[in-house]
Amino acid sequence: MKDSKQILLDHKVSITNPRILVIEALLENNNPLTVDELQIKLKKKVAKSTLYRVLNDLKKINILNEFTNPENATVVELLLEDDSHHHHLFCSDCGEIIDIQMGDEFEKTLSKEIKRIEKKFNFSIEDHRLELFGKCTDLCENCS
Amino acid sequence: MKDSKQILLDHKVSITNPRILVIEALLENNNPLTVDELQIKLKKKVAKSTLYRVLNDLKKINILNEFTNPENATVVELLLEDDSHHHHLFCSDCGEIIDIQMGDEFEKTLSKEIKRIEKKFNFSIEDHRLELFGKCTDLCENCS
DNA sequence: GAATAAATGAGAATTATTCTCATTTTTTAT
DNA sequence: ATAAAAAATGAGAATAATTCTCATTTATTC
Repeated sequence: MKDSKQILLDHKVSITNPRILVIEALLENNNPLTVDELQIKLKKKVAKSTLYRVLNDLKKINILNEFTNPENATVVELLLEDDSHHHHLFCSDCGEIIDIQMGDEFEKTLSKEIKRIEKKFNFSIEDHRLELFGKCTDLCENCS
Repeated sequence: MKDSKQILLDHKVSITNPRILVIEALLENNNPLTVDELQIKLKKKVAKSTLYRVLNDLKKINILNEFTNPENATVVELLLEDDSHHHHLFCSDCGEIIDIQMGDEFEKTLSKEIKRIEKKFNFSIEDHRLELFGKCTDLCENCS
């Protein structure tokens, strides 16, 4: 597992316990977590105000991705240099969020379309996000 | 322009002034609006609590699409039967949100990928959303 | 048109997030 | 390693977005 202290060092921000704990909680999970879930994992170890502050700190150094799940709850995940471009799959039964990679063909076709959209709307497009919604049919912990 | 009363009738819900006003405000715009923008358009005509209630009513009859902009503010748009499948383009300068249609080739390639993802994760995928982020280079009202 | 059912408005309650400020921890410079 | 300076933390207050409550108004049914 990546070293949380090193991550902070690399980004030239001070190394504090709450930051280490938040990063470790995020590293432990392969997939994104809602702020609530993160709060529960850190129960009693990091104050709520500190958690939000640390998340904002991580955003500022560009290692945190923040988005919302279909219920509009805030979801976060660490974005480390070696993470490659990925998208998200949401289960409406258990709420699980899974990182997915789309194949090259998809990303290539998307790039072409993006160029078309840029011309059509006179936009400069810098980023994109694809979200897939469905139900996991596995017997996961949360799904009955 | 579509008739707001007819829309309510078609969905068998009672026809009230606040509902008509909200639907008309949404119909007037071609593009999605944040709840704030909607609130301003309806200033003094619909109570805040009613606005939220009406939005929930419209969601219940499946004619409202709700999502968030990159600042995590809630955005809504009417989804009428004849609206075809579309995606969204966000300007980080002026906050404008534009409905976009992707070409057939894109949607076809995406379908193939979705089938692969379904197998890989044992998911049944019901819907998807693509969001493009950038800057409009037009001299729009909001962009200097 | 009267009786019933449903929706509204105003503001209170709730929830998520940010802010404040006294204290603690970390960093810097010696 | 230590003292001084700078930065971060915790606890709870403040703010903002959304939902809830309930007395009144509006819509629907018969």
